[in-house]
Amino acid sequence: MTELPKRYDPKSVEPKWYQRWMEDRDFVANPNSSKPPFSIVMPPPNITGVLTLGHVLNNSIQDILARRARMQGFEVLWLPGVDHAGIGTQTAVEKHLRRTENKTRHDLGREEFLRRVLEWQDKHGGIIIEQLKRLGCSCDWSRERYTLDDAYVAAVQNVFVDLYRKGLIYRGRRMINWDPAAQTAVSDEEVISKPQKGNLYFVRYEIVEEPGRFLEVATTRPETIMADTAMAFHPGDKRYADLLGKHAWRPLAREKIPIIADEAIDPEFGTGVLKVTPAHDALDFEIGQRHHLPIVDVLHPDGRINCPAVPELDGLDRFKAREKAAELLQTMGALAKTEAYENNVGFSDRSDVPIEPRISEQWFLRYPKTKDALAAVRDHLIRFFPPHWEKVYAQWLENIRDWCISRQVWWGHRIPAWYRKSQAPNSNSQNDEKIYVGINPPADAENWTQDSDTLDTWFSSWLWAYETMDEGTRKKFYPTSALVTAPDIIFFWVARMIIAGLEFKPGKSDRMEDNIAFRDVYFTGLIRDKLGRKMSKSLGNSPDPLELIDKYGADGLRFGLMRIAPRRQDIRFDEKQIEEGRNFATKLWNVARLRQMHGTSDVAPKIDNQTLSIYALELLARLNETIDAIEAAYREYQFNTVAQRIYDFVWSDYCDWFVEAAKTEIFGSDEAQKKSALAVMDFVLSAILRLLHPFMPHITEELWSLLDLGESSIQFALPPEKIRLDDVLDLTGKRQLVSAIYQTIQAGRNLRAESKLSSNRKIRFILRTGEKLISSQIPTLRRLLNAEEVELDPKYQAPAGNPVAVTPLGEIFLTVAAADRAGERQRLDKEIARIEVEMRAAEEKLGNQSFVDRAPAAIVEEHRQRLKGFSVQLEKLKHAREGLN
RNA sequence: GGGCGGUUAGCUCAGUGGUAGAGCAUCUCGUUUACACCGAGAGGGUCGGGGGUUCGAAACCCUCACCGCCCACCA
Repeated sequence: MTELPKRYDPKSVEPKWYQRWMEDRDFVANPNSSKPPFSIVMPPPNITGVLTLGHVLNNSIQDILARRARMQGFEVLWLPGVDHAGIGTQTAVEKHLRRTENKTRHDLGREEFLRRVLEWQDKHGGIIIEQLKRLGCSCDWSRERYTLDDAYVAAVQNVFVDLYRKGLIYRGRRMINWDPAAQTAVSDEEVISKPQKGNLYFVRYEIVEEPGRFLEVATTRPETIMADTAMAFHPGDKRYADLLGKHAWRPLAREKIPIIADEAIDPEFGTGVLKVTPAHDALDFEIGQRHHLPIVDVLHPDGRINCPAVPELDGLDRFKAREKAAELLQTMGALAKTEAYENNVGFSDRSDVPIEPRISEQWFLRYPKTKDALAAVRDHLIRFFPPHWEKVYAQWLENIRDWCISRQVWWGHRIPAWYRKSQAPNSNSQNDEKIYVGINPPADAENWTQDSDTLDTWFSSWLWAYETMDEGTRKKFYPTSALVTAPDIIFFWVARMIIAGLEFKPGKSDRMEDNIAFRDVYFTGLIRDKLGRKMSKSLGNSPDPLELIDKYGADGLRFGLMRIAPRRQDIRFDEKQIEEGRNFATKLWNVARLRQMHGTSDVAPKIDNQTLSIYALELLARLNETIDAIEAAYREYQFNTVAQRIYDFVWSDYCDWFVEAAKTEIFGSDEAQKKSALAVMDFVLSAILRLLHPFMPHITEELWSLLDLGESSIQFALPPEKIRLDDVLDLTGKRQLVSAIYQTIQAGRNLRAESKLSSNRKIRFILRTGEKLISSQIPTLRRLLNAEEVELDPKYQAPAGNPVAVTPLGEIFLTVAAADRAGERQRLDKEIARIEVEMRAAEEKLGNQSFVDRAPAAIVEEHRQRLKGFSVQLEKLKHAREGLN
């Protein structure tokens, strides 16, 4: 046995153990094991990302599940990996290029640019993996995967080709969300609507057939007027009925446009007239389709106006052009008025610029298996924690629309489609003979051009649950046991992964439960700062987890975070909570030191129920309760409850009460008693370490090893089981006695403090009680009260002014010359008043016949007992009070 | 517009029908042979408002207010 250093030093202990675990290959999963499987796939962080608190929360939870399962005897696979993050990584490299070389990716060309991305990836990639190791994550690193691994790329392409052949992937010219900053299409899920302050412009369009008469329209986007190809009102709108079939003069790029009627127009909004701009608005596009309107596109891909017919606007940025267009309209007298207006505008999740609805030829996916995906969750083949996310999931699936999967980005999975060279890649034609889709290039490759686009990153991530595994691994570990992720990617990833599992899992069976990607999904909360703001780089309010690990240790960080791990949406982060985690580690360390100072621990301490002290029985009973509570909390993924229960048990039940009480025996001269107390300390400490190991892997392993509590690593020690106490004679009575003793101690300490006696002053207490069993407990009472003496005197006649408190054992007196009779009088009056209030409440309750008749008997009886107790206490206190007069 | 969460001590949050809790913060005392990253004690709450159900509501129902999130083609 090595002696424990005075202070726990996570900086040396944590890396030491992590290295050992890696060397021993403790995290490596064996698909041929006979143990039952437990598996988790890690949500892959971006390859060039750095660790955030969100990752810490997520991965700590996964590690807890993995480590607990290992202890329970499961063969555990926790499969880690990283994501190539198409748009994100490309944007970062482009930014870097612009800053350092003032070049765009087009200046370099595709090949050279991709080389630069690889360079960037080599430099910044994999940092996050090292950071996860510092957190203590027990992933099988030998299986680390990347969404651009050769095999993974092939799998993505296979799926694309397969879906194309099934007719579920198609190419089409449709309205999509265009990100003018990243210059790519994005999916509906990547558009975030935000309220935006702007203006509502009321523009007058002159009627061609009735010069001098105007049609007024309210618009937020006057810069798109040149793309208007009709004016529209609701068919039932009498105000404009006579204009149907006539024409209006478009004020910018002057042209005649038809006036039409369409159900989609809201007569209540603005003037009830809509300017129809099919090229730049989704609703207008639909109206245009219904009325066969031409489509006029007046925007460049980067968001500048493309309209030589109006030179004042041509080439201007869309927001500049908006102001300029309003000016132009003003000058020509076409602007009736301008109102300040706030509306919702779609922003790109990636670039944070307003999305431009745009017609574009893209690849789309019609989702397969949506009904099955819905059923899998509804019927709880897949369970969500907390369950209210089921509804969010269902709503998305019920309203699902085709997924735009092509991105005008170079970094990613290139679309395995080729176009015959005579065929312009972006033409309208959908003649299949001119498109070739396949894993390999067409035989006469020189006559074909490959599609220049790549696939949405999520189109590769949605295969993550099984394409990261080879066949043998899949056989053992798929479906995965649990998925831990943040709710903001429930659509991006979770839902799509469920669909992918149902549709393509290799070796799919007829039973849906074999194909689902995972059985349980635990959604974590979002970590916010103290003020409730989202953590963000721009706000600079996101603490660096590595700094927190340096300051508090990985275990401290993990435990602190898990204690506040939410069951609802948000967590407010406060470094104080991490500090508490660190303090808890220190507390644990110190109680272990205390134990170690009294000799070697026993690997299998013998607990003899018949000779245990009453304090030990109480502790063991509470350990049993704690184990039950923890089991129940794990079943519901309530990590905060697990952490809190362990915390309370260790700090309060074990350290503050049991260990302090047991010191009587530990420091005593009775060897048998001493041995018994130490055995209980060992037994419970061993249980504590095992309960805590999933949360605090390093310190528990260190103590396990230093105290020689087990033969091998704590990682594979069985979780503690409840100890049988049913053969203990009158356990309930003994526990009641302990409770009475503890209450008496608290009353005595209170007496001391209220009497303004300093904590360290040795004083005498007198206990007036009829309780026979108490005499043997006097040394313990003395220790816990820090008393010179605790005297037992069943017939004690208290002198006037003697401070007294009523306890379940009787009364406890402080034998000090009553320096302050007035203060004592005041104290007693307060106490008497309090009890009188409670007594009246109890009396009232019992006087209520309905209560007595209808409440459960046990509760009524409890009230009776309380009332009885109060009257006894009151009598004694009043007696004491009289002595002070 | 629809949906989902939330509102409990100064702060962060537990608590789903039976005497309102924890940690932090505050105040008092303390170098009591594990721990000042500690120990002991104390103060502090008409559980967002209003109605209802019930013998009994922080909890269940209705309603209102405010905060947050998600979804939605009112230009």
